[in-house]
Amino acid sequence: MSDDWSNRLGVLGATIRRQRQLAQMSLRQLSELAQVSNPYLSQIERGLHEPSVRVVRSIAKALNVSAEELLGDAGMLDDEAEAASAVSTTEEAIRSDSSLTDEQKDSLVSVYRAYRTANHAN
Amino acid sequence: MSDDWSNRLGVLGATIRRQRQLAQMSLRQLSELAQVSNPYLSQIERGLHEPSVRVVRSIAKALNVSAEELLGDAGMLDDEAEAASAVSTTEEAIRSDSSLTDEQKDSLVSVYRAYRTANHAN
DNA sequence: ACCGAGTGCTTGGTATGCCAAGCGGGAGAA
DNA sequence: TTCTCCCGCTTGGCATACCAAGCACTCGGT
Repeated sequence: MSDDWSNRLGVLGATIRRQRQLAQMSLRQLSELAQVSNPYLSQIERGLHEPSVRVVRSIAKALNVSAEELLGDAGMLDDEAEAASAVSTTEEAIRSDSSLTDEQKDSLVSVYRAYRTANHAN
Repeated sequence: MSDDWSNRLGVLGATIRRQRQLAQMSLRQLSELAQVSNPYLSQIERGLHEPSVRVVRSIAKALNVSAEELLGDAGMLDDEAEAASAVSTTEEAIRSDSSLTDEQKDSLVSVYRAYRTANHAN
């Protein structure tokens, strides 16, 4: 059985190919737009290579979707169950808050996590 | 100015290192937990290599954060200068976080506001 | 018929991700 | 002091990401 990761690679590739066809683009057109060689794009779409984040990002941009969507669809960002969505949501809000310094962010997040684990423990 | 991408690599590495130290882990401990060799983790933290998404994911898991957060922090997911507005987004996130008690929410928000006014007064 | 232009895929090479082994230094114990 | 253990970092090599060039096919046009 194909290991879990190959599956996700396949899904990622299929997603990209679907999006490309949805945008009525040829493989070569997209490859040029995304500044990726067409052979490599072909291999990515067939799931036989794992593209780097930079490449995924570039492809996503060319397809007018977010890299987060591509990777998320393929289940490459969130992990199984665990790690409730609430965690990243509020932590991310803190981290992307431009009105705080890095140290303050650390502090807030640290306290936040302490609360959570304390709650989870009782 | 150094290539835009190297910057993000640096941020990613710094973020990982910060999170690791926040979790009071040595580089070797994290490397074993994340199933990544310690030399490579070292290089990643110093921003001189771009890790694959599989590795980022693995590290994220070991740090109890989402891969989305790590990549997002480094600006590797979103493209346009999202700016995020963030103004009261953080408070909203805290208040709607089901994993916190009301008292904890009050406490966090209170600290958060203190930080903001302190910064604004500089 | 032959063509030219488009499609996706294969092939070889170079660059980079990633690891096992080893290095030098700092801190505590005998 | 030396011994031992842990720290982070460097090195050399194998595995994989990525590209330039070329292959095989289809479809309209002449």
